[in-house]
Amino acid sequence: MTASRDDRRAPAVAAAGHRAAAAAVTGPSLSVDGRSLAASPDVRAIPEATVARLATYLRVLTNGDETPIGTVSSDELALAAGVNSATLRKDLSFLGSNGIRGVGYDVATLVERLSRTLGLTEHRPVALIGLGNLGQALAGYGGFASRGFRIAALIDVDPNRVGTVVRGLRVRHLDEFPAVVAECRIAIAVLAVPAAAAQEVCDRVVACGVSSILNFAPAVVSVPGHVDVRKVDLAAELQILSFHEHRKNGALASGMVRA
Amino acid sequence: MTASRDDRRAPAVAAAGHRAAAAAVTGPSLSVDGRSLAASPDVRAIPEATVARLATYLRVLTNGDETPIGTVSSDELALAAGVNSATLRKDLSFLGSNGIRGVGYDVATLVERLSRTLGLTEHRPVALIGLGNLGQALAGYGGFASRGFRIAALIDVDPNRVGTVVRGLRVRHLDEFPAVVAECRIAIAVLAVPAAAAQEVCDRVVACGVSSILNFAPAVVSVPGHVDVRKVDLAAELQILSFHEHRKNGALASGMVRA
DNA sequence: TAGATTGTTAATCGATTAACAATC
DNA sequence: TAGATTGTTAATCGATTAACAATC
Repeated sequence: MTASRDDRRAPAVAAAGHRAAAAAVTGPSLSVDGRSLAASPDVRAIPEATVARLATYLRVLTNGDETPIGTVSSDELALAAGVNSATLRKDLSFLGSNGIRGVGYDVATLVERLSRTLGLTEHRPVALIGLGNLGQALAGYGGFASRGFRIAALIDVDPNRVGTVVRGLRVRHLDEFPAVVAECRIAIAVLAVPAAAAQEVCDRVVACGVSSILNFAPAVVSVPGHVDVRKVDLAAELQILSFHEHRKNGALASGMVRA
Repeated sequence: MTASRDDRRAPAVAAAGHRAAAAAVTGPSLSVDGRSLAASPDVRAIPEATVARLATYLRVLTNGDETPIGTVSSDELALAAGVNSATLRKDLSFLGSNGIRGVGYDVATLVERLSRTLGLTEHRPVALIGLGNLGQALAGYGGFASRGFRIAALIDVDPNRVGTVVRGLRVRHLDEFPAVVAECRIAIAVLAVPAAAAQEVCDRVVACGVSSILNFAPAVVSVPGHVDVRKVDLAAELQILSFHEHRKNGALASGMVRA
């Protein structure tokens, strides 16, 4: 029961990197690429829980077949997003907010504002690393392109996979990753590799300059402080549901059915 | 911008169902299946954040090739799990805890305790609904079996898929789901269907008695209060990373490189 | 104006963690 | 005993939400 430790690294606890980074960034409002400040709201002070919901609001506003015109009230949008309407209004207020009292929010403006805040004004190139079972599915997942991402590179180390073409992209070896990052301007990588390989692959990916990682491997990975890691642990999700099933059944068995 | 509403249903906000249910369950400690109370700790008061971490602790303790014998200190396990050691000790104390001061936790006892708390003492049968791109991958995902779950049924509605055999299981039609739930004793379903179908499929699944759902469809689903829904939104995960990338680059551009 | 809805305040709640007494 | 480590307390922090003044 030991784990290698390295002073340059911090365990990738959810959002730990964000907090540290957020605390380090201070000063006046930003001007990015010369864009007007009105359209580029100050992005520093947004809570982590709010950021996650912004993605939901954007999805709800753009998913529907309904034309994205007209206005929406906080009650309507909150209901559709499954959150409290006060939470929604507070979330949007972090964007500098542009609702109109008595009327609601202009949908087109809101979509633009949300997209810009989430950094989705152009499609972000993403590298997918590991083309096993799950990786192959992610390579073909249609839900990325419509929401701001382009899978720009496929990477593996298995000689049986490297060189094959998956979904129109040639699978390249991890050894080529430094070149791939430069070519495709990769900043985000999706890790779908075996748990045992996760830390090593992660190290190599970070060494190439990638600073955001979505990790599907059921393993804790350590990364330097400037790197963000988000983790999706599918079995853990089921275990959490299992816990609640267990609790429901336990309460049932002792109090309501038997005994 | 409207959403259908139903008095029997509540929006499936994360853990909303849990809180309501937890408040409803009161009374003395439980006795389940006649097992001793010492081995079946009171499971009611465990915070949601703790439950999620219990799954991580269990994975860290059982994943390694290291023999699961001996003891582990809170510092060691916390480091391996990427959490603060005080958090870990507090989490374990909710299980009635059995650490030994000056020594640590007996690994075998802890694994047993965690498994039992999460309801994983026997493999839970899970139904996988939707065998598109992602569903096929989940059907073959090796990470479920080793962590307490068995994919016991595959369901779809596409005539081209129904009747085919995937990973040794015959794909059955959603119309057969009531029978499948009874046969396989399904309590947990994984939804990997298109967003547009999510609510309807969810309704039918809940009507068959399933009370826990892991939803991969990028859609908010409404369920009755006794049903737990957890959501995995892959594109949203990337959007959250994108937000932080955007912020990092913005700060870099204005303060450190240009200007 | 009257009705509607935002943006914000303040109270509450839940989660995190440093510190340390208890105790092996 | 001395050293080590747990279990718990209490302070802090972040997130949620009811309520309502502001204002369209």
